[in-house]
Amino acid sequence: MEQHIRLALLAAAPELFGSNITEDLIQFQQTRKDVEGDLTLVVFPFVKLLRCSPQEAGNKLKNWIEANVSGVSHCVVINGFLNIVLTNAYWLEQLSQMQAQPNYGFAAANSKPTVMVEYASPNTNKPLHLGHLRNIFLGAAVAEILRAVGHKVVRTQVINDRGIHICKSMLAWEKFSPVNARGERETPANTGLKGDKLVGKYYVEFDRALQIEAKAIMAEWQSGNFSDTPEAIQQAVLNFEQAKQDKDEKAQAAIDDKIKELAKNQTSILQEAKQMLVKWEARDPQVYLLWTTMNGWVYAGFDQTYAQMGVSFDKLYYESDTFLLGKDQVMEGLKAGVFYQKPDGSVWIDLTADGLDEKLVLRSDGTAVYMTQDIGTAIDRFKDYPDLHGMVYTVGNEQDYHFKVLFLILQKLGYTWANNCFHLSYGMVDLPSGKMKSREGTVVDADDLMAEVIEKANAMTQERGHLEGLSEAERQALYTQIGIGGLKYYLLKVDPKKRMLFNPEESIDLTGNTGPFLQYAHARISTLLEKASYQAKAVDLSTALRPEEKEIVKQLSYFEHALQEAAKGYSPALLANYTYELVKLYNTFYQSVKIVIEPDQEVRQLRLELSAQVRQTIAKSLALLGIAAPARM
RNA sequence: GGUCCCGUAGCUCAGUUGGAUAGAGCAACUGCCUUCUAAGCAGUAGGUCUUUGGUUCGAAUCCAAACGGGAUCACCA
Repeated sequence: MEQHIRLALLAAAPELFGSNITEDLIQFQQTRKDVEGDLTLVVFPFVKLLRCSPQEAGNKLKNWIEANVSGVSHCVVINGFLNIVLTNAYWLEQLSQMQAQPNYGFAAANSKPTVMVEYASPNTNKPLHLGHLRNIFLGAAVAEILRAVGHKVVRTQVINDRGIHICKSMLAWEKFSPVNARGERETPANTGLKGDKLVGKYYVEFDRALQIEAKAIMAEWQSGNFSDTPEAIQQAVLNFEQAKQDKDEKAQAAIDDKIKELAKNQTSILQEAKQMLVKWEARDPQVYLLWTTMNGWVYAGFDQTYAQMGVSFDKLYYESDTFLLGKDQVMEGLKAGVFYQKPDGSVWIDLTADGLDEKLVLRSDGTAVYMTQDIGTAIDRFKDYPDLHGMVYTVGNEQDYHFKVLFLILQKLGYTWANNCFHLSYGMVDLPSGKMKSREGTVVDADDLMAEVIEKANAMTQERGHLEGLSEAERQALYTQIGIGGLKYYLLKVDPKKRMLFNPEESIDLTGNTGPFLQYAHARISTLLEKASYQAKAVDLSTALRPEEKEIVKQLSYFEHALQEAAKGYSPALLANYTYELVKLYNTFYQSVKIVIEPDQEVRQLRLELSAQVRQTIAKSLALLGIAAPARM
């Protein structure tokens, strides 16, 4: 409709304003709730052109639009705003279009280019936590939203399965895992522990052993005993100690950290871990077997967690396969003059002209850094998917700078698709007690949290739900849908780029702006339609339409716009907020009028059609957000 | 210190091409189940949109500075 009026105004500009006008003068917005109107045209831009008061200009536009635009009932001019009231027939026509197209609001599948969406990307030495939940729910929802607007989507994750941190848990397991009567060390099978939890336990175990050993070394240094310490380190420690005098507390703390670092490096256990990494890189059979075994445990654990979360992937990338990639690209870029080499052999890129710093892309010993690998992986993905058009990286905002640099490098290497790469940057999830710190044990474990919200949903549903006739299995499934749905909504309703606070009590709330609120509306409409023995019927365009009914049609008709905005902004929150508004509107309607028990058959049918459309729209939105829409609860 | 992000009600958050009297939820208080699911609805109360200046018909929104919070600036990933 906006477009319709816009074009009409553009065409009629000479007649109306005495000259042609530019499109940006025509500004539409949603009409305020408390005034009459369905669509508002801002009059101010035309005031200068017409050289008259806003009121006169408004009246001129009002008269012209009322006389010349079909679908317009009448207009009201208030304070420089032209509020356009559309005809009931127009709105009923909208409703009938929704009825006719079950996919109303969605674009044709694969009508847009292929996009790869990366999310999750965990380490294999630790279980998933709350931060991963935001990452994964966000990435998965964005993937669905992009698909809904027509993109072909490849969902992927990079599994960080190599490096010194992985060797730490392997080593700790070898050293500290108790041996049972049958001579076996701990496994998920003989302990009943989830694989990722078991491996995570030994990662923590490693750190504990490291701390103890480092403390002992520092104590020796403190007492002046450097017998086992290389000369250079001894000197460094003494220098640092010297520098500590007459400095502020912050500097002292920094120096203490440095000494601690040196001590850790001196520990035998870290040395062993490093040796293990060297062996791994040399494909030592024993180390490799241990690595594949323990990673296998972790993957089994992750699969369980992903299943509970209701997310999946189309393609997996393993860092152990990709970490060598990128070196060739760097060498080629070096030849092309994009990079330069320092005398020690390290390769750099100078981005100072772009307002950034110099950045290392290859170590002096020729090994790859994170950036090298990301360059290689990106290029590789475009080889894997020849029709790939762009990528979305769902990664926390602490890596904003990294991705800025990565995309710039890819651009400079001549890859035009670098312009279609987007870092979906999201803010940290804070706890009421402050930041999550794995060191301090304040991390909220993903499995524990999901179990907790399901338990809560269980208790609340027993208390107030409508479960008659459901089997025990169906009930359990429902608790999961409600608990996980609530958690997803809680994490998705906030603008992704904003840092957010995770309040454990609010996250399992069922009232207000929550997942269960939307699910409840869906369930209530479902049973309502069932009770009414609802049969879809095309609406008659001459049916009477009351204001409260029109409001619902209007909000339903915004679905496509909300979806488009969510896709454009990579923000499921926009879709979540739209749906919340729709449900609130419908709930008000539901409480104020009769539907099933409405005696007038024509009115009853219209209200049932509206209810059916609202239900369908809720279901679509929830599906895009990855949230289940139960038929009863 | 450089760069980037953020600052809206007691709390958590909406408010997107600048637009009308800045909106929700939670918490508090008042009503509404003998009519379709009250996980709901109606209402009361709660604001110096961090501050100052600028741009203009008009600023929570754009610009600048200050203040406050966070991230980042590794031959870590």
